Amino acid sequence: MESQKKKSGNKYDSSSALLQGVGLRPTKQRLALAGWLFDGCDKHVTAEHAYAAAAKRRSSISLATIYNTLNIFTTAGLLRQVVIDGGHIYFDTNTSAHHHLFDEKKRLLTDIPASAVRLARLPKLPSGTTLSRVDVVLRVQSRS
Amino acid sequence: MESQKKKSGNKYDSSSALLQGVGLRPTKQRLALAGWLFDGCDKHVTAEHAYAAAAKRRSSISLATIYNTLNIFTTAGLLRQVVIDGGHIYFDTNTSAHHHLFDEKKRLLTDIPASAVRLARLPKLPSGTTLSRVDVVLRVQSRS
DNA sequence: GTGTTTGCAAAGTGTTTGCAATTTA
DNA sequence: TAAATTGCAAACACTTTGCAAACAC
Repeated sequence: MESQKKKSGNKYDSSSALLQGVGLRPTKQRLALAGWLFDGCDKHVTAEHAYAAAAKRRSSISLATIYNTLNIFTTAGLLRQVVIDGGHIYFDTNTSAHHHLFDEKKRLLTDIPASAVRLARLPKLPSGTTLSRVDVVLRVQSRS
Repeated sequence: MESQKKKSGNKYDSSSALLQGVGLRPTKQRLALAGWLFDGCDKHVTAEHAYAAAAKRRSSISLATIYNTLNIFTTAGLLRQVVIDGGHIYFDTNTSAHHHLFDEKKRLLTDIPASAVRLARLPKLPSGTTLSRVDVVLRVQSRS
């Protein structure tokens, strides 16, 4: 069994291309994380989630590297940070404009497409400022 | 019916009444904090802000008590927590429905009246959940 | 080879907690 | 007096950082 097929479009190749596309070296740890994060399903992950996922996939990555990598991916524009509560930083694999729904009981964060919310009126901004973005968070309580 | 018997209505008295109204003992530390927090101007404070403000007003309160008290006030409904970034918990003296504007450069949080934002459409919620609230945060960048 | 990345442990930040002393009702 | 509150320091959870070894180009 000599080699990985060089079939184009497999996850390994596309992660590698993704990383190189933003100027990051495709190291083993980054490829493992990217392969999991960018598998086509939008995710909201904390460092602990990513750490656990890496461990489960038998590619153990130190927690420090997880943090570093998530931050590097964010700076590179591959992830976006979502602040929901004080305790954790969530990283969202969906970097396009959209909103969030947060289940306060289950602590579960899900996406809301931008089109599902219409902001019909916004206040004028203080002078000297430009709008960076508008975050809408629907907080829900799930009945137990 | 009882009417306002004392016209004095000074800050100390009203803070005391405020605390007793929600079943909290009006201790020196709580009165000092409440007198500053509920002076009529809406505020967004962190524990450090409150600590510094207390020190400046010569009523030194330990940081642990500041944290405890802010949390107790929040539970009592006198304050509301606002999550803006991972690093700090902001407590808002305005507990009625409204939104926020956050200057990412100055790290300054200000209120937006609920009426200044119109949410013309919201998605339907997952079944088994009820809307607890909708938070809208306008993030702005101030030019330097 | 040379510069980058990793991983460990240590440090840092913001918040909470255990508990004796103090204060309130 | 009994119960609640305070303040210190220690504990805490999460995140970042310093640096030697490992790795990518």
